[in-house]
Amino acid sequence: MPMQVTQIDRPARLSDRVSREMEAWIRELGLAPGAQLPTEKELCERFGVSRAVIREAISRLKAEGCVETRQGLGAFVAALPGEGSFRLDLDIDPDGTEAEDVFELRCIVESAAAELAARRCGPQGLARIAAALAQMEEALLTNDGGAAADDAFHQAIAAASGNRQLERFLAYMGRQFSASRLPTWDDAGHRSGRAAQSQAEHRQIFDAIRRGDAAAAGRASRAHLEAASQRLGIRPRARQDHVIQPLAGETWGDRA
Amino acid sequence: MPMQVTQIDRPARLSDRVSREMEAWIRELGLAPGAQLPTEKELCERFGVSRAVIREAISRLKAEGCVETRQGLGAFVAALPGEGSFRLDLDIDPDGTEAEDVFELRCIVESAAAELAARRCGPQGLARIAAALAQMEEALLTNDGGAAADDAFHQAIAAASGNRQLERFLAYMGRQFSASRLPTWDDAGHRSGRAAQSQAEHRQIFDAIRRGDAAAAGRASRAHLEAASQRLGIRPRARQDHVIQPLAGETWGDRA
DNA sequence: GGCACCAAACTTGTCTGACAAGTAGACAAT
DNA sequence: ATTGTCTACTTGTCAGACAAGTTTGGTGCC
Repeated sequence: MPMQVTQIDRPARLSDRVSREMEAWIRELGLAPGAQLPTEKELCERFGVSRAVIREAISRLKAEGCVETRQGLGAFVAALPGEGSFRLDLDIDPDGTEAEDVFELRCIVESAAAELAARRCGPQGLARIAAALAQMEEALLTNDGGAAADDAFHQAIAAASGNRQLERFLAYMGRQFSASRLPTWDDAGHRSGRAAQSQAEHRQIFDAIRRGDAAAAGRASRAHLEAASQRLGIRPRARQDHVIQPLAGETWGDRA
Repeated sequence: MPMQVTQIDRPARLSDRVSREMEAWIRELGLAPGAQLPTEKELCERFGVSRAVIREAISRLKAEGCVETRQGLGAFVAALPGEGSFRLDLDIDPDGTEAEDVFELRCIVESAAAELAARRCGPQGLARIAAALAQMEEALLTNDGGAAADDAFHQAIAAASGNRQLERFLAYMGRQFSASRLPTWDDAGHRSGRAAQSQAEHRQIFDAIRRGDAAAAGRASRAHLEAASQRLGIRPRARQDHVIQPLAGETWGDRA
């Protein structure tokens, strides 16, 4: 009796139970990535449910990223459960470097987006950026709001990069930073001039993109994000602490 | 030049496309958590597919955690799509630009990692990179293997950047590309010289990092990835199709 | 009028059978 | 030996049906 799975009780959702059973089954058998799963028909018989349920269970495993299917071939183990998606470690912060790492990663991707936008954006993309910029100008005049427009500005630049994956990644990171734009655009931010300073940086980014000057757009974007990080109290990481290393095989080549 | 880019150019599955459409639809309409989605029958008509496809798409959104269903009631928005994690769209490929987008994103982050590594890596980090490089040299001599060392090389550079988030993100992307390094290091790759050419690029990256020349390291990394993408048959995205746009408020300013 | 009850009309969950599309392997023809 | 085809098997998609849960409205009774 290696594993009596047959016949599962009915109360909860059948497909959920089956998908959990299958996941545990994959893990317990230690199926390596690439291993083939039984066919849907066999799984139907093994679990005593219809093919629709099996397909829904497999669909869930696919969404979790630990199973891949190919028409005409079968279903295969893709990766260990939980490895399929990327999640930034924002919560755990043992020595305080996580936030700086996240910010640095964002700075890299966002400045690249600005460069690409300068190279590739068309009139409608530029218009969207300009609209967000105008909203922030208005917020500056009325001393009220502007955080949403700030979001829209960065999103518009990401979209103008023409790279949907890049856009999605920045949208994801932007959500993690949603709270960090508030200190710029709340009452204190307006009064202290943080909003005005931020907007000046935005104008530089926009202007570089409009001119199609990719290098300038990247520089302006980097400057903006570094200034923003300072406004937030995040120290930027050290930029230069490298010393030229000896050539291979002299002192450190023995250690893998 | 092998045009089949294993794993990336699979035909789009209907259910995947529908789930993406639905996710975008939820986001664009700004449906708040708790809002009810159309019934499955309505979605069938709207997307012109069968209920099985709709159910599979909803199942994926359920697994992603942004939709909940209750029997007899309907489907509801649970949270904003993609709030908790990031996943690259490798499967869906309607117009063939997804693979290029993913590659471009990777190129951006990886070349930045090389620059940072050049600035910040210490002796032990450099040793790890050198070890992977040496393994590939050996693979080149024996005409056997090298894919694992290739992985290790890029991972070591990512680690040497000193940014753990960046390292994790590249590790995640590396998993998505695991199959794409095979054509370089298999028998055909060794014979055709792809392996040797790739290794020459690796040496340039390593040398720039050792010298602490960040700009050169970034250039070499970019060149390596672009060459790799060409070896894989992925055309790089256009680098320059921008025309300088008029100033705001003239011709296109009316459209948001 | 107000209240308990029930039936009808939704919804999603599950089942069944069928066909289309893609793949690998056998097999015959060249 | 190579090529083309054919077959068996896989997943993908479709259609229709019934079961199970929820809401809604009516119906009869008080």
